[in-house]
Amino acid sequence: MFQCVFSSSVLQPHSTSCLFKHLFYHSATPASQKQPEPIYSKKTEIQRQTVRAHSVKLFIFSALQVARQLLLQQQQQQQVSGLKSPKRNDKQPALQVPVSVAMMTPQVITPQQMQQILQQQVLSPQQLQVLLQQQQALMLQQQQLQEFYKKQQEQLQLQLLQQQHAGKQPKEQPQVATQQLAFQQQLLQMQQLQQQHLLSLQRQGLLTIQPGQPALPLQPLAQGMIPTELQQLWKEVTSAHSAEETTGSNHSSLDLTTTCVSSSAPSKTSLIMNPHASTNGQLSVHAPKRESLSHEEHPHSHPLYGHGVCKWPGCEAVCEDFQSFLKHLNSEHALDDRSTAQCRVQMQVVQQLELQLAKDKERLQAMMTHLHVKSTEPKAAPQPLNLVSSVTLSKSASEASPQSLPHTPTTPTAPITPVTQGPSVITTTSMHTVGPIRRRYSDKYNVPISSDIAQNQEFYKNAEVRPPFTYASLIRQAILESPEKQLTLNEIYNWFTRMFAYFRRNAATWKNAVRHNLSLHKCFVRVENVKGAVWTVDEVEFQKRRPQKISGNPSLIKNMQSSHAYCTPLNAALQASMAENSIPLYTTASMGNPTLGNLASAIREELNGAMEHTNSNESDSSPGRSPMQAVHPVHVKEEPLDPEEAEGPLSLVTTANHSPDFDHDRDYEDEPVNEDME
DNA sequence: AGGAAGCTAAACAGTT
DNA sequence: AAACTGTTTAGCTTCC
Repeated sequence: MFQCVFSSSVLQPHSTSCLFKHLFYHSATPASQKQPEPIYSKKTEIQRQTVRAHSVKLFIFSALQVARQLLLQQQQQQQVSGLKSPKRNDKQPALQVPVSVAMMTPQVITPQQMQQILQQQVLSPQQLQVLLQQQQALMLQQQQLQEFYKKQQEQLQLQLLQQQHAGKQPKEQPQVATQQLAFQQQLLQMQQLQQQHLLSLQRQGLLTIQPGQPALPLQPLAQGMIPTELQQLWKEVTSAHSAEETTGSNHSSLDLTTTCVSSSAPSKTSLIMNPHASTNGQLSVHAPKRESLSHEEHPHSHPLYGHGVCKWPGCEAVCEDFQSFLKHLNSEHALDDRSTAQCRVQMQVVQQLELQLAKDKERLQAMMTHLHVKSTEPKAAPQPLNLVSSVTLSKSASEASPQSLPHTPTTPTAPITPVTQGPSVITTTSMHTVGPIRRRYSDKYNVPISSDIAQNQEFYKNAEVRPPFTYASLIRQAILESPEKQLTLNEIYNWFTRMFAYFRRNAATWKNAVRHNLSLHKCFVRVENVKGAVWTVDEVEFQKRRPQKISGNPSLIKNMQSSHAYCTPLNAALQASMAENSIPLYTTASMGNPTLGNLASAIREELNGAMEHTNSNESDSSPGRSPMQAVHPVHVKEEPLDPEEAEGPLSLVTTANHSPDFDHDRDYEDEPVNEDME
């Protein structure tokens, strides 16, 4: 594809990257300058890029102008201060200049940056040559500037010394200092110019569509960018629109279809059409498909149209109705340079998110692999957390949890735990196993259900995650939370639906279960009232229920105790990781969805429970098992442990990576949420 | 292996 | 009559 046509070089690099390294070597070599002929050729249509290349040149040129001016000024200053012009040819000036200068090392385009440019930009050989030459000139001038600055500093130090020794020349120092300050500012200015120049180059790369070129090379550019930068790019692209619009809208080179197809993944093609990936920061893999389907089924719903506003990234044009939106879409977002560029940016946004996801997946996998070193479950391939979207909702999926993770008998099932198996596993192996979830937290163990619920309130409210507590425990909690410690059945219902998104579905099922539990358990006492009847809790009866013992091993217990120490850092690390990668989906602040906190809390309570039971039972066990086999501590409560609340079984199970789409085996009647909020 | 616990489903009756 | 409330039974799974 690419071929270096350097006279002294025979190279057929397999990639632009390879080519660039080769190229850069030549450009940095004086001998390369004697080669005015095209040094880079590509079998694509080049002329169409002329306009963009021209703007690149403009940027470089302006940078050059500034550099020349700076040099001129410095020379003038030099003459004033009676200094010689720096002519010394230092090979590594940066190493010898003062730190302050070294930190401002001029940002000559690095090979990596140039590589990006080459990947994004199809420059004509002449343009490329000019660019390289200009780049070299820039480097040279910056070198001279640095050296001059160094000289000035030396001069200053000399003068200072002279002053100290002789106390003379009291007026010269301020002058030199002022000059230095100005020079530093100039350096900074130049640096900014170069950054601008680089940004421009990047943007040019974004705006350039290269037909026939695989989309893969886009990744290196996107890799280093954070979503905010990509968002910024959106704005820039949008603002650059007016300038580019004059170039016309029928460029055959901008073949979006080709580009998308060349990305080789149909899903990607659909993904780039999903504006939400960038607008809300969520990576929703299924969304585009669904949206496109819904679009077909419901002609008035469009992924790019919502709330009367065009949701085309960076547009936000108000469209009163769907028809006007369609008009707007066809007129403003037709297949032209801008739209194509925006599509590409969107594609990069998605790619970036995917990259981040993959990155964190890998990290998580490594962590879990590390923590499950001794796991006996071979197929427990750790999967990333996807709590909101993949948490189980059906009993069948919930049932899959015990099979998916090797959990000890000491670990009651908790549906809210890291997913250890992908949906495919669930669908194939667990989908058809019907049965209820066993082993939930129960307040008979004094599990701090209240603290868990309180701590993860937002999570439970927003994520359709089944709370890891028994119905009895939840009912008791609901009643105890009430001011009068009594609730009507309907109020209990309301509490369930209010507190847990999970109970906003399948009302017939869980309401029946609630009634069943109220009637079945002696701990729930029905009290006749004037208006009807209310339910109260008989704590004595509640505590009577058979306690379940933990049969952990000493090492397990020991590790569990010590695990409190690493719960916090681990959780912090995870959160930091997610924040670092700017994945709002996982950050509490952005979503109000303390997913991690929830996870962590459940886990921590498992730890608490395990510790408590261990301390009281002195259970026997065999050594050699890490708590992490069953426990995934992520979070530690900030408040000190309450012995009464610290009791409780572990729940370490994972559950539930299950999407609602798998709920086809049951016909739930989804009742609307009873919004009888208090 | 058997019992306890828990969940779901369902039938049924009484009340609103 | 329908919906709601409350009780009871049955079947199932998991854990001890």
